[in-house]
Amino acid sequence: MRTLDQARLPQPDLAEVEIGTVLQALADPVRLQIVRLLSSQGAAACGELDLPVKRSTVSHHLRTLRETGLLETHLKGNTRVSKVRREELDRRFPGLLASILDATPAVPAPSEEEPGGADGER
Amino acid sequence: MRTLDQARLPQPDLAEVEIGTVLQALADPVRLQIVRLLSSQGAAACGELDLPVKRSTVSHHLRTLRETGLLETHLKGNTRVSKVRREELDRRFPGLLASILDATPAVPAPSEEEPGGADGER
DNA sequence: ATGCATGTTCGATGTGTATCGTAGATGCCG
DNA sequence: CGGCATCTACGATACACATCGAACATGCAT
Repeated sequence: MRTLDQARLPQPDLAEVEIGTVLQALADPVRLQIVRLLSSQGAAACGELDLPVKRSTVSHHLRTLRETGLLETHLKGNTRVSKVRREELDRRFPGLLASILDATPAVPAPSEEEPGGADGER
Repeated sequence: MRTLDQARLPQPDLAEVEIGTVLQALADPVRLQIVRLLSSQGAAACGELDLPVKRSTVSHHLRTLRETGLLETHLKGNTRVSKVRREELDRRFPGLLASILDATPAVPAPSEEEPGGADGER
């Protein structure tokens, strides 16, 4: 029976998760990047994530994200495959993930000098 | 001449604000509560906010929220009236504030005991 | 002017947590 | 059956920051 298709690590019911907890989880730059990567890649193992921190730190963040309810992780042989719980999250917090992932990067900063077309503007 | 209707404290252009910065600002429980209060009350002075921290701490959080771009504050006599930059925020991060403010509180937690109404017991 | 209220600023303190290195557990492959 | 890879667990460290109290600035009323 499918009780052990692939063991899934323990994760909270999203009904019990506060929005503040989610915001706190996503407030960390590395964790936000992880969610971005997994959202575009669909799923990935810990080692496949290209991040500016050491492996043990990535593992720590993956655990945090899972315990917060943002990720689900199954065991596959010796690797843990994680992915975003997108559908459940969309039900619990409609529009939240979309608005965050769709956010455009900030524009540099106007540099408080003369705004006159020093740049390529024409 | 409305050049000085009421002096407005310096605030960033939202175009320069990263989503990560906003998430970090909203990750603090007190700041999230402030945004909630201001969103429902429309605007309020520092002292009018009912919060579980001291006045100087509230002031600190209001400054953080303003410098992050979430609030605008104008001077009115001796008081500072703050409010959420709702329209600008909705343009910069469509749906973000709505999804956060609309989030429902978490349900308690199933308490891994027998679910039968034993909780009323004494 | 004097006093009072409102807010901010500053320094100090404590706590939380992001990060790392190392060691250990587990599965795969030849 | 070794040996290697992947990943987690643990302890240590460092830094960020939430919080407070006290001192100061400012405006208003009497």
